[in-house]
Amino acid sequence: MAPRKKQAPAQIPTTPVSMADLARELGVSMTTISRALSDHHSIGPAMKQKVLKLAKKYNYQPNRLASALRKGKSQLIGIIVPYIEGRFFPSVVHGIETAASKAGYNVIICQSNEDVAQERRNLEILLSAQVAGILVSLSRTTLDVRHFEKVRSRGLPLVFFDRIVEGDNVNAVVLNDQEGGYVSTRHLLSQGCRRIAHLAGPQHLNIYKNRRQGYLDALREAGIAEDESLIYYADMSQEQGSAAMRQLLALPEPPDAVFAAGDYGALGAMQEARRQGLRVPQDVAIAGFSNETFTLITEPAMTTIDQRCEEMGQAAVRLLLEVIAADGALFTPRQVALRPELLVRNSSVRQPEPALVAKSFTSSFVP
Amino acid sequence: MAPRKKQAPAQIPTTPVSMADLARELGVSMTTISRALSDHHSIGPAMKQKVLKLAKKYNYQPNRLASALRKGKSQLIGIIVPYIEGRFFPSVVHGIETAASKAGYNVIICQSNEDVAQERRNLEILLSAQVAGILVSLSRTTLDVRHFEKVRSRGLPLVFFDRIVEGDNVNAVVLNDQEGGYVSTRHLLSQGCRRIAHLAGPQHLNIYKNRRQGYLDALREAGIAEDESLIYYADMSQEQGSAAMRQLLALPEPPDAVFAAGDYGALGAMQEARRQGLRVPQDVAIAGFSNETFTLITEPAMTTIDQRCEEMGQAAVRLLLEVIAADGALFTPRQVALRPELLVRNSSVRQPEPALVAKSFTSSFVP
DNA sequence: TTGTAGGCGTTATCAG
DNA sequence: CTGATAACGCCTACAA
Repeated sequence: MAPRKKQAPAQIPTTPVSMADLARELGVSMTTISRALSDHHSIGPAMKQKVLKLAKKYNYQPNRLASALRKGKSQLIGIIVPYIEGRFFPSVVHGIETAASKAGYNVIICQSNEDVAQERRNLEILLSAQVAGILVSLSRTTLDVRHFEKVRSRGLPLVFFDRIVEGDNVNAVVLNDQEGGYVSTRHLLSQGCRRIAHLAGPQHLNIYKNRRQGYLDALREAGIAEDESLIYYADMSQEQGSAAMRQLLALPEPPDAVFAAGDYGALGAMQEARRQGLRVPQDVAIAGFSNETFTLITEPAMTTIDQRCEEMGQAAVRLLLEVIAADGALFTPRQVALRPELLVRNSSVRQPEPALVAKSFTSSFVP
Repeated sequence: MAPRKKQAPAQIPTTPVSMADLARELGVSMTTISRALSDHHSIGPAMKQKVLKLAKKYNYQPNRLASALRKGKSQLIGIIVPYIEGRFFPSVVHGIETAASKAGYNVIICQSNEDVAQERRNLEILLSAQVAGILVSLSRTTLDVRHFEKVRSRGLPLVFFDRIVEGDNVNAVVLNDQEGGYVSTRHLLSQGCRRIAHLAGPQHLNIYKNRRQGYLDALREAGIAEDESLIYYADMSQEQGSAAMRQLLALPEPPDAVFAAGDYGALGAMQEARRQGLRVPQDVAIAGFSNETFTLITEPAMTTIDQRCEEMGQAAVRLLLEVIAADGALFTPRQVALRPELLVRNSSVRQPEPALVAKSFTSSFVP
C-alpha cells in the first residue's frame, strides 16, 4: 500500500480523487467515467455533462502514470543534450519545449556533460521512463553510437539534432553550415571585398569543415582563386582570433575582409584590427558565425549568422511527432537542413544599400 | 491490451522484458526477482547473483511508471520557469538538473511564458504526472498565487526560486540583492569614489528595490548623504542607461561613479560616458549587475555582480530534497539567500590593488 | 529466505 | 449506450 502519513501536519494532505470515486458518487461504472472524460463517441451527452461537472467539482486530475502504464506510452519526450548553457542549447530546448507542449507532450531533460557514459545512462533512464520519443544531440566523446541501437530495437522514435549520427538511416535536424559560409562570403563579395580571409575551426568537426566549404564555394563561384595563406586554422577563441588577424595583416597582401567560423574568433580579429589602427569595415570587413548576444554590442555591431536555434528545436519535435504518428509502420528516416540567416550589421557594410542585401539572404525553412 | 504493431518493420520491435519474464525463466516468484533487484536484505547472495546475471543477459529495464504508480510517487521533479533563455534561467536549470540527477531524480521542465494561465496549466500537468516535488520561479503576471494551494493541500513538496512568493510560510531560494548593491557600492567607495550615482530599476520589483537599498546602506555607512538627484529610475535597457548617463553628466556636480542595477544599463552608461570623451574608470567608474556574458568583452571589462545561477539551482534542489525527506512530517518552511559575488574588473578599478579588494568580497554559501 | 495475492488508476475487450 | 473484468508492471503485507 502507498504509505499514508502517520502524523498529519497542520495541513492534512488530500488524497487525489480517482475515477472510481467519481463512479461511486454517480452510481455508474468506471468505464462510463473514463469514456466521458476521454470524449469517447459512445457516451450520452447528458451522462457526459454530469460526469464532467462532477469531475470539476471534485477537481479530478487524471493520473498520467496509470494511463501511461496501461497504454504502454507516456506523454513525455526525452531530451539529451551535452549541457544547458551558452546561447545554443538553451534556445533549442526552448524551441523543443514550446513545440512539444503545444502538441500535448512534456519534456524530460538530461545532460550528458559531454560524457558518453552519462549519455548511455541517460538513455537507459529515458527508456525506463517509457518516453514516447527521444531527441538527442551527441556528446563530444560519443564515438561509438551502438547504445542507440537499443532505442531502435524497441521501436522508439528517435531524432538527432545539431550533433548527429551521420548517415541516411537516422532522423536528423541540422543547420546548413555550408550555406552559412556561402552566404557570408557572398555578402562580403557583394561589399566589394576581394581578398577574403577565413578564420577556420578544427576541421575534424563537421560544422567547421562545412563552413569552410561554403566559403570556398562562394569564392570559386566568383572566380577567385583559393589562397591557403588566407585561411587560418584555430579554435574559435578570442585570443586565436587576434592571433589570426595579426598573422593575416602581416601578409604582403593583407586581406580586405575576414569571415570567421565563430563569433568569438571574429571578435578577437576585430579587436586586433582596431589595435593596429585599421577601420572596420572600411579597411577590413568582418563577419562572424552564431549570433552570440555580444555581436549586437560590439562597435561596430558584428555581421553574423543566426543558427535558428528555436527553429531547430521545433523542427526536431515536428519530425519526432511524425515518427510517433507512423507508430511502428515503416518510416523512412529523414534529414532536415535548416537555412541559416545572415544578419548584416555594420562590421561588414561598405556599400550603400545594406537593407536590400540583408533581405535577399533572409530565409526560412527547408521542408 | 497495449497495441502490438500489426506490420513488422525491417526491425522487429522488441517487447521489453518484465520481472515476470525473469521469474518464469528462473522458476522463482516475482517477489524474489523484485527483492534481488532492489537489494532487499532478505535475499540469498547466490539467488541475487543469479537474478542479476539474468537481468543483465536479457537487458532488463525496470518500468518506472509501474513502480511510481505502485508507490504513489515518481522519481521526477517538476520545474516551472518563465522561459528558458538568456543567461539566468538556463544556468539555474543547469544547476537543478545536475543536482537532481545526482540524487537520482529526473527533471521535467515547463515554461510559463510569463503567463499565469500557462503556469496554472503547467502545475496541473506536473500534479497529474505525480512528480515528487516542484520547483517554481513565478511568471511576471502571477499576482494571485492561490493555485499553489492545490500543491500544498496534496502535501507535495514545493520550493520557489528567484521569483518567489514572499512570506515565511514558503520554501524559497533567492539571491541577496541588497548585499549585491551593498558590496558594489562599497567597492566603488574603496576606489575613492565619493559621488556615486545609481541607475535603479523599477521599484515595484523586489530585486531592484533591494539593490537600491544595498546602495543606500553602503552610502549611509560611509557617512555620505543620500542624494536623490544621483538616482535615476528606469528600466534596465541599454538606451535608458545612456539616457541616464546623459542626465547625470549634465548635473552641476556630475558623479564620479555609477552603480547600475543591471548590466545592460551599465553598458549604455559606459558607452555614453565615452561618447562624451570621459575615461572609464578614471573619470567615472562603472559597475553593473548580473554578470552577463558581454561584460567580459566590453572595453574596459565591466565590474559586475554574479548571481550564482547554478548555486541557486543546487540550493533549490537541496531544499526540495529535504522537504521530500521529511515526507509529510511537519517541515518548517525555510528561505535561503545566496551571497552574490562581486567581480572586480577594469571599469571600476582606480586603486593599485584590485586583487585584494576583489578577494575581500568573494563569498560563498549562506547555510 | 521465499511465495502468494492484492492493488496502484487507467483503459481495452467483450458482453449485455 | 453502459457495465463487468482483466490486464499494464511493480511492490509489499502476510503467510509459509
